[in-house]
Amino acid sequence: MGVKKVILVDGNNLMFRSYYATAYTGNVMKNSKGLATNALYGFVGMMNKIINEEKPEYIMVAFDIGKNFRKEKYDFYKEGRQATPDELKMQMPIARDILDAWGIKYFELAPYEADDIIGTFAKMCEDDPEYNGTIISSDKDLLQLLSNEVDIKLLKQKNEFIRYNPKSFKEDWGIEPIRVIDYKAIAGDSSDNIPGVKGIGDKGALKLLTEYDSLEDIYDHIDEIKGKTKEKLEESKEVAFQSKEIATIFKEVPIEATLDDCAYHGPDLIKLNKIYEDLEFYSYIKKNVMGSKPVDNEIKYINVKGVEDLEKLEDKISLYIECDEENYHNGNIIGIGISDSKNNYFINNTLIEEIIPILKDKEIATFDQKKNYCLLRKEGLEIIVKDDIMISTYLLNINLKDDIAFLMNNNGTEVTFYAQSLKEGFKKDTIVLKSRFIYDNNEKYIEQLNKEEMLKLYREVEMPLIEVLGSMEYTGIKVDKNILEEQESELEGRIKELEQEIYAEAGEEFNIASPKQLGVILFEKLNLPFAKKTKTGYKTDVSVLNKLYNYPIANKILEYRGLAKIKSTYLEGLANYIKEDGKIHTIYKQNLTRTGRLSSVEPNLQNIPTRDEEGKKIRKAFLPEYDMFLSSDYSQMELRVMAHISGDKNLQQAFINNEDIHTRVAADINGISLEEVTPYQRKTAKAVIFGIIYGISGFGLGENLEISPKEAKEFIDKYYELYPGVKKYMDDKIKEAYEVGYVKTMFGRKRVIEELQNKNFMIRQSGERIALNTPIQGTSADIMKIAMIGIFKKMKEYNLKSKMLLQVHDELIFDVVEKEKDILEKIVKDIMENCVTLDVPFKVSVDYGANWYETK
DNA sequence: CGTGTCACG
DNA sequence: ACGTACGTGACACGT
Repeated sequence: MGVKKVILVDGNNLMFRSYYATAYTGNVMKNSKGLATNALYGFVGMMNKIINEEKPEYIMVAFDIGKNFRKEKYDFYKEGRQATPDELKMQMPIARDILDAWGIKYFELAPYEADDIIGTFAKMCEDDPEYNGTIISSDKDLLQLLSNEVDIKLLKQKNEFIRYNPKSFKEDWGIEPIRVIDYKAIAGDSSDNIPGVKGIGDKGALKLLTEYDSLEDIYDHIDEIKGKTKEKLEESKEVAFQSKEIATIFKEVPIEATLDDCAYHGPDLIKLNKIYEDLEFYSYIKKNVMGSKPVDNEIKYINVKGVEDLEKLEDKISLYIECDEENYHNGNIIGIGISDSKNNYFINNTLIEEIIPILKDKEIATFDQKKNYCLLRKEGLEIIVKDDIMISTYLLNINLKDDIAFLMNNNGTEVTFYAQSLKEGFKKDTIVLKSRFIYDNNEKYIEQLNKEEMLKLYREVEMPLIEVLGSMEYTGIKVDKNILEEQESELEGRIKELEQEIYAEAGEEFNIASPKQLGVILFEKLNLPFAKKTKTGYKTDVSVLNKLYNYPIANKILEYRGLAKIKSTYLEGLANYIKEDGKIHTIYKQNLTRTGRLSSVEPNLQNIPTRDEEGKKIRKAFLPEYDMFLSSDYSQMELRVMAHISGDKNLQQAFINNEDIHTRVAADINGISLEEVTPYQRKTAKAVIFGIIYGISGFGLGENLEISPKEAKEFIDKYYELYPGVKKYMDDKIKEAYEVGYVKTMFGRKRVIEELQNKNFMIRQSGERIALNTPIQGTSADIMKIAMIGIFKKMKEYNLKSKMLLQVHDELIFDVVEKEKDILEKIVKDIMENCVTLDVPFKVSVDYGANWYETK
């Protein structure tokens, strides 16, 4: 045959799609000149994909432009649709430039839409036996163009798509492709404001079209149709035919081009990369120029051979240490970049011992001092730094990464990303460039902190915390591999047993860990009730399985899941992180969360099981190096913080009276005495309280408590009535957040909430919850950090050998030397309870154990 | 590499 | 009609 394939791309559709795919979050990607680039980024990605997957010899792209003949004729068409945002409009001409550089033909012609241009080319394919076409779009309207010569790749969410030809379309939809027009005429289309027949939707339209041929056919046989459907059809007859006219793609656009003109010969790479550079699409540049990578800016530096080369080094310097592993606990120093106002220096790892001591009295700015601390301590060295721009930029809401390359590239200094250096080798230039950047920008960040009133938080909390966390990480926690293995072999028997029992119930073997396979077994093969769909299949999570408690298979799956989780994530997972010293060294990310909490990775030691007995046993493998563990935790920390911040006197009084807060609230809500509160009432009250902290809705609480949303709402209202200060706080906080665009913690930590500016109601609502929760969660995090710094300092003063090991948000774990037990407990409890004074007291409970399981 | 699930505060 | 509580990280699956 030798048929030539033409790719017909709906350019408008791709641009809109990429724009809205990210714009709804309110955080549109921009280059350093402030130009929005998100639509283009997605568009280029998609075009790359098309070129790679379809390997087209012929390709064209269609756009909308100027007046629109449908709109001219029918006012209602696309009425009420939001005007194209300027941010998107500005990207449109650049898409054309990119296609030019790519050597891809594009077409646009008023008053036609991209659909009509595609339709015209599709018709050319039908008329010319030499060509076949493939349409690429997510617009279902285009399905009407399917023919023996033209198929379509209908884009779905993310990277998914469905390829339809007339046959597969008919199998799926039950109608001929051309009937998409009649379908639209009846069902309408809310996004284009095509009215259709009022009262008949998707399902109804398809049903009618399986019985009748077309819209015309339906009205010809209108007397055969019964009841409401007939009435609705009769009422909307005129609109239905207008809708049909609008939905029909026009295939005779007077385009003066042939299919042959769409031949694709590949891009002008120099031109294309120039555009990508302007847009700062570095990842695409790499993909297009074979074998080359972003060139780091040229930089001059002195390659230090000995101390004498550093004679002229000024007192104020910046310093960057490069490590040869992503996880610095496993890595070693490659080299150090140092800059002062005039010069840059590179110091090889062989010279570190000689050079580090002479930096003692320098005023140093760096990036990721915690990493430096750990890397240097391994060599028996240390540096004292004044500033860490990883931390300052975190507080300023401009950086959540621990690779400085993100910050640099976002600020117009092109530099290789760490992950890439890891693959391709580290270059001295790159390392020095980083120290240069730190020197050149540190002061600016400090000024900004000052302006935003976060300098105190930075100087007195975040900076001092670095050493505390570094020390905790470096010390590590001992974990007994044998205990983990023993527990694993105990579990294995039961897991195998459950596996077999589940297979027996299911009547076949399948992968229980695959939600997809499991969903099919439960809801198709066994036909169990309560099936709920996700995007890709059935939901099979706890809440669904719990509803199926009458079916043994569901209970077995629940047990299996629990055990499998313990085995893979914890027993096996943790064992992989035990180093030669018999310890696990986690990394606390200090610049990740938007609330000010820490996060723990590789491994995460902040989510070791504790709620279920079976999982909690894992904690038996965590052992002290000295004599015992001490755990100390704040009781109801966030709630106390809320009581303080909101100023609600009733809530505060309950804490001042040292009452069990959940029981108190349960008693008040139900109008009974403390003694009369049942466990269930207390549990409900607890859920309501948590819900309030999170900014809950009646629906959410209802789901959580498995009661009706209405009942849940009554609980919430009752709570607000009892604690009017809380209600007022929430209303005021939301109002304020809308006004200024951010919220702050008691200690000045600021979180900008872009969500509040979003046009999407759901996202704005989420922004409101963030505004309520962040000051509470964040203030608690601040207080914990302050306590940790205080305790660490006191322990140093007292020269204690005992060590602070872990932080789990409101809890600290210490490795305790027997004879230091009393003094340490006193220090810990005192500082945690008193480092910050609020209108309510803090209560800290402490406990001891020979392993982590035994504490608490 | 995204999705679903589940571990923690 | 929609979708539904804040903040995290890791694992297995499947494309």
